[in-house]
Amino acid sequence: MEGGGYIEVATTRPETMLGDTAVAVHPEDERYRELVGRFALLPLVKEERKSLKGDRVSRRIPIIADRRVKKEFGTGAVKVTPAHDPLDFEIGKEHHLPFVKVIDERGIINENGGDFEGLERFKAREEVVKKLKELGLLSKVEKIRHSVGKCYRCKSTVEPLVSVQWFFKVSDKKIREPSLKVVLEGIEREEERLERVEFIRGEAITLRILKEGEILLFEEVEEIAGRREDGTYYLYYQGEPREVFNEFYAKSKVLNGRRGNYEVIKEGHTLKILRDGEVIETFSGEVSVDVGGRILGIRREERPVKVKETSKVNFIPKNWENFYKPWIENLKDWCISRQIWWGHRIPVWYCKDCKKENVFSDEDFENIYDKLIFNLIADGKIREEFSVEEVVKVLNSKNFLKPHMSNLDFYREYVYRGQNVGISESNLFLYLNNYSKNYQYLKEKKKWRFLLRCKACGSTNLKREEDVLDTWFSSALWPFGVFKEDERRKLFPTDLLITGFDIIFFWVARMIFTSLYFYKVEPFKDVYIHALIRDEFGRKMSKTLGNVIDPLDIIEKYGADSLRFTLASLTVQGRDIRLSEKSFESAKHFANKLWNASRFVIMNTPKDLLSELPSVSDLKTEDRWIITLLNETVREVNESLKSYEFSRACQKLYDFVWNNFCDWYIEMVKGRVRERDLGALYTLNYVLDKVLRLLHPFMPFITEEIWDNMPTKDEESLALKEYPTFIPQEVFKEDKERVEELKDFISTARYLRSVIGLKPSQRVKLYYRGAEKIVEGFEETVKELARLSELIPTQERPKNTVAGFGKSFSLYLEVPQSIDLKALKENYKRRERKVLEELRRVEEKLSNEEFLKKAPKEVVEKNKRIREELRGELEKIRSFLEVLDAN
RNA sequence: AGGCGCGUAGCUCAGUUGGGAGAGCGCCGCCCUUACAAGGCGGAGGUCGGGGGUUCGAAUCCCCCCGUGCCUACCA
Repeated sequence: MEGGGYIEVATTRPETMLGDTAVAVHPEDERYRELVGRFALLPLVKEERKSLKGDRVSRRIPIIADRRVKKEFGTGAVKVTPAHDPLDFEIGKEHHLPFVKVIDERGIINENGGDFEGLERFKAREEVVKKLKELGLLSKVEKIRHSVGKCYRCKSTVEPLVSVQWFFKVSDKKIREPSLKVVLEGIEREEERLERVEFIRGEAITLRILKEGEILLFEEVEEIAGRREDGTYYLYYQGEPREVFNEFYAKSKVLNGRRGNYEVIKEGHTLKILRDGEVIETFSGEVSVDVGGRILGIRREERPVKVKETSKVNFIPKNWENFYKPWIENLKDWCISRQIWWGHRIPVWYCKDCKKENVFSDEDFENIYDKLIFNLIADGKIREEFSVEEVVKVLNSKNFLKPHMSNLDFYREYVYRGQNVGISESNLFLYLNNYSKNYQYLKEKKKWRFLLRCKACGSTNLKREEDVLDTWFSSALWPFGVFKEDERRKLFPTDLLITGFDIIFFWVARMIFTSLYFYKVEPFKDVYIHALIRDEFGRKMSKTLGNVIDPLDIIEKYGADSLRFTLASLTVQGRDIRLSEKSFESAKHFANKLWNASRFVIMNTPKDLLSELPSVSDLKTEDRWIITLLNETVREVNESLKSYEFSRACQKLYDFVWNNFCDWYIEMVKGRVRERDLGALYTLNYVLDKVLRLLHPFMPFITEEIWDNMPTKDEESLALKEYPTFIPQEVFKEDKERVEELKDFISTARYLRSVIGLKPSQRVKLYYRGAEKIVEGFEETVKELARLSELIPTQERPKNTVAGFGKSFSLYLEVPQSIDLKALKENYKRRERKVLEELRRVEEKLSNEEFLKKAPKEVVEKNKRIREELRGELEKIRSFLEVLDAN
């Protein structure tokens, strides 16, 4: 200490003491309170060191107080090296300490290190300790464990040191606030747009409005329909409304008898009726407008519309907002300098004479040639010294962003729109030679040099900044580089960005704030954060660990479709995927199942099926059942995809194809197929066709291959076919219920077979009671699927039979010879126990006054129904057990 | 240390406004029934991590604990 005494500090990096410019203590630390404001004399260093700014720095350094110092750590006093430690850097800035750099970029002590100059940093550490010991200034050496930043490539310890870098000032409110708002609540904006409307006159235009499955209106008209850019349709009626409006007349008092120009606009599920441009009626339901037949004419109109839109970025899953939010809230200025050899160079030139930093852009030049050449240099496409041939060659070569055009075309189209940019060797040569003072010809090299002039002193003695831009900064510039203004208006904001969570900071956030700042719109509406794929033990896949699954190996073993389907079905929002090779097995089996089912359909379908298509009336109950289930699957898959629930979509498709289409429908119609029943063949093809379309995004190859063999296919690829959507007319509730009952009946019969140990080849008689309606018309199907010799209605249990029960029926299966019924008895006892348990729970519920009072009516009713079912079942089981016991 | 998740059948996981516990694989029994043995039919298996609370009612909502994973910060 100045004036005698010592202050003791602890450090893990003794060599940095050469750059210390203060000692810090906690403001409330009693031990050091007296010392704050006094000065210490730093040992080992020269009397004068040099700060970054070039000032002289004495070895007389202040004792300062700072809250960031922890009293209980070390000695409670910490040496401050602002130039070589991140926290010290912060403290140094706050207390206006000088920054003394003692280690250079090569890791060697510089001239500030005095006697230690020229030593490598680790060697210097040893030497410093040795010297301190010699001087008696070393109190003690302790082992301490702490983490140190390492280079991810060469593993050498990272040296923290200050240097001059370029920053992008994003800590500003103008950037931070909108970036938060756009994600958390959305930002209102108003836009004026020219809406282009097409009016189409067609031969046959069908207008259909359905509400809850009921047809409100179905008309075929010959009128003018219109289609907007966004794909919504218009019907347009000029003058007096025609017959087609009779329906509306009845429903709408407003419309009644009024003349005017009527328009019908379909927007999703709503249909608007406009008179003279004003909405007078809105219908909602499944609306479809189809232009069929020949189009007789198209007229186009443009009308200005003011559109109020909300800029909103949705993270999917939503939780990631919480990841984004704190980062934006603590946004620090973004260091965009990178000291690497590739990347966009920073467009800054330093004047060697007056030291000014010059930022140039092509706007600094008036002539188009100057602008072009400047851009080529700034982009690194040509060097600062260049030949005319090089320029022309570059301008004529393919553009990176738009490979179908040359660089010159790109400049013409995207950068200097409307300007006549013609360039050739001769006119460029003429220009450089005669018309500009901005170029210097270097005779011996036969090259030109563009003379950039310092904006302060006019000197041409400039040196370009060596640093390049952070790649993420370049990425953030993407929307500003690839769109022409009219393209941008159409394509921006984009719908969806898919990326990993670790990219939220790197790119997502940065694209959001640059877009909001420069374009006032969000860059994308949805950000889907995909799952990370881990190994079967939950570890990240890494090459060093050797737990990486190579997709190419998987494709080799299981097929590309299995890989794709598996990944999709394991993708549950917000959850990482644990992937082991086993996972692919099931998808492979599914693909195989689909293949075989398709084989069955295709080999049984006559080539000319299309020419004799049946009408809906030719379809049977089971056809309408499977079509209903298909339709429900279509709805669920669409909903799932819309909300990015890929796993659910896969599950629904898997279940439908395997458990309903293959295991039940195909089995049911095999008899009809043998007889070339058109309804069955049609349904098989209809369902398979839809299934292929539905599955195509998940299993593109196999579906395309099967599609190619379908009789219904045409020249177009399956990939281009319309994706199925829910069709409300194709819901057949009664047929669905009937077949579900039938399935229950057959399953019960099968269960009885299995329980008495019948082999599939053994056909026996089945008696039934209370199932006349279920069986009616399905006798052959039941006999086939339950492997029966006869199917006989009865009122009582015949001898030598075992009984089974459904919700509304009893079955009695013939027992061919003396079979041990022990297993059966055990099964029924187990079922009795289960039913009793369930019954107990339901009865408990139903005897609870509060439940009856407060629960919704449907729930109470449902529980009553369940109770009745269970009671019935219990009764049947018990009576059957009695019979068995008697035997 | 703080934040965010996750603990459901032997294993991997679904379960979307709280209302009779599900899938795949594995396991057990029977079967080559002409789309498919990479298959068919049937079956077993779960106090939904533990405790408390809200509610007529909790796998589901709230609190605490245990286990586990990730992210961020700190480490003189």
